[in-house]
Amino acid sequence: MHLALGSKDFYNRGVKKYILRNQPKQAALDTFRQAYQSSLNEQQFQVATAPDGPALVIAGAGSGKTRTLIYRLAWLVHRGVPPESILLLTFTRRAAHEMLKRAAQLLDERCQRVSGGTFHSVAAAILRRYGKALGLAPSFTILDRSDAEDVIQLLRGEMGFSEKGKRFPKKGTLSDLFSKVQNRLLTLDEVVEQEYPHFTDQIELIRSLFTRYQKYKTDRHLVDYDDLLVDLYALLSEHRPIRDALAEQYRHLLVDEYQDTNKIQGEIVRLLGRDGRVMAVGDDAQSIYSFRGADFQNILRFPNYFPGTELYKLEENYRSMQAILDLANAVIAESARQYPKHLFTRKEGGMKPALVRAQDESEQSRFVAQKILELREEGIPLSEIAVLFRSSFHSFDLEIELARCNLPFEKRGGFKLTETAHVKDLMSHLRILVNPSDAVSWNRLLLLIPGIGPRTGQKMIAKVQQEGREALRGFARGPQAEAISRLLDMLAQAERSDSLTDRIEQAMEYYLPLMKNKYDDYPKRTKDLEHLLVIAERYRTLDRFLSDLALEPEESIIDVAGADSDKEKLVLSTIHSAKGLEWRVVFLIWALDGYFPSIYTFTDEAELDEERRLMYVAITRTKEQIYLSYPIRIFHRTSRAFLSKPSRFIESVPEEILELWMLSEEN
DNA sequence: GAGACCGACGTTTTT
DNA sequence: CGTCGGTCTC
Repeated sequence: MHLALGSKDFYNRGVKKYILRNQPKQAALDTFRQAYQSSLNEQQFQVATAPDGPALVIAGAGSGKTRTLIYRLAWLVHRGVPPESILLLTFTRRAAHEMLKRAAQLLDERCQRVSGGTFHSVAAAILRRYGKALGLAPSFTILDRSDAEDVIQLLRGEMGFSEKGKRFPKKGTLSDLFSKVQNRLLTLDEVVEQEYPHFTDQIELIRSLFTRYQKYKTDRHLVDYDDLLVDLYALLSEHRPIRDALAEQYRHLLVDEYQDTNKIQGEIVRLLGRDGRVMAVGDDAQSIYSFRGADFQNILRFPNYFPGTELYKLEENYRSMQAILDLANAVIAESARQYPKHLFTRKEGGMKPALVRAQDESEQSRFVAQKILELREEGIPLSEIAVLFRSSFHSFDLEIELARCNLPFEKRGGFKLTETAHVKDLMSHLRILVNPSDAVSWNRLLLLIPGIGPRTGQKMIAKVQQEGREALRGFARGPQAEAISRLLDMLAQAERSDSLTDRIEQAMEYYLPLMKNKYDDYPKRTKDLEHLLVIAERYRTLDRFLSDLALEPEESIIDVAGADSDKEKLVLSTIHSAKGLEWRVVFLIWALDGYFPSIYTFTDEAELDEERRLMYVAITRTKEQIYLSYPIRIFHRTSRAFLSKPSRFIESVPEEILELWMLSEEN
């Protein structure tokens, strides 16, 4: 099979190279097998040493997917593939780092040279290098979600849409809509028709806003998350020499979490991996990102994109006790999965999962906190315990209770430090140093100055765009003139410094008085900014620092938080952020029908199915014990309904699998 | 034109 | 509870 596949593409590359690369394969395989066969099961070993042709690996939860990918990397490098020519695409950058590190430990340092990252970060890197072909300056600024919404809001106002009586979509809705157009490679008409039919009568206005939004970004070298992918796609599909150069550079593609790629990412893989040297790994049962355009049909379509695809399955679960798996299987059984697989474990028995009913939210929090204290007494470290939930705010009450019990925790998911107003304020001063035409940042920092509002701000930005920032000196009058002068002096000084931390300190010195003016809780916010300085110390250049913060807002922070405290911590996490992780004990709170699944998904079959998969992901994070809890008599204001039932995904699970617990207050 | 104030309103998950 | 949009005053 391998030869038949290979022969097709090696015409392009030359016979000599092909033979050279593959000649020592049998010998390599023998030594590799000897060294590592005992570390992998047969299925995993087959995947790790699979031939170069297209491969799709359906890896069940806890089946050692990451481990297998690490051995795959090690195998390729061991076999003599230059590490630089391997591209590893993962869901988070942390996942990529982790894998390369472990592969390096396994084999040798060469594995660290493998190229890896998220689709977005890889796209950013490629675009900085080749974006010129699309008219993109290498210093382009990456807009995060709220930056993008700021621009949309600005244009929305400019166009005079805020007329009375007419309902025009809000910035968040518009941003979602535009995002779907880009991610799913659909037309605006299609998206409006499918998802926002109530705005059909405004479609012309929406379209013109979309056009203006795109132009606004292009003119100012601004790139939003979707543009990163769309532009990379354009680069690959419209610029043949660049595509050839990249395909030559990245001869082997490894794509993790393939079920959560969206249409355009699928196309990028197809274009980059046109040789067919692509291995995609994923689990259709764990697809939980369709809200941002992920299409798990991608994983089903893979064999069509890449004729001759070998299908592998990893079905042995090494993570969970049988009792946990029974629950997971019961939950997912109702779902219409496309790749049938049979997950099994050899870890017999285990504690039966518990369904805990609490009288109200407060009792739920007290139950979780107390149980965690007990578990710690029993010798289970806090780092082996996690509390998971559907939405970030679900943990608010628990966070207070944990603080009361002196239980240290780390929260993942939800609001990020880099998304807070004061951090964005400070960053905007740095961003214009890299990209002087970054109007989003200019707008942000000018409006901080007392006496400068939206109108004056816009005029000033226009001035800067035409004549450069020094032109502002003559422009500002009265009390603003002094503030502008201080701003320009600070920027000039920062420009002269070559140390990143110096630059940030200068920006802080300028910004802190403004911040104190704006926020009453400035002491807390000052701490955040100092924390940012700590993060910055790991970076050499400003562009890299800004780019990373825009692409991975939370991780850069978690790393530092994890490094500076050796204290053991409990993890509180949204289920989305818990993907790929595992703990001995898991609490799933708010397993209340109406919260999880959310009441808003009740009417949509596909969304409901995604919620179910989300529940499956939560359960399969567990190694030994899981407690699902829900409070009763919760009043849902919008729908004016009382919620008292456990999640529909677990309600009909028999008592042999899921045990009901009643709480009785002893204290 | 800036900024304070008031009433209305509401899903959530992330690169 | 916090954000959004509109209105009012300086």
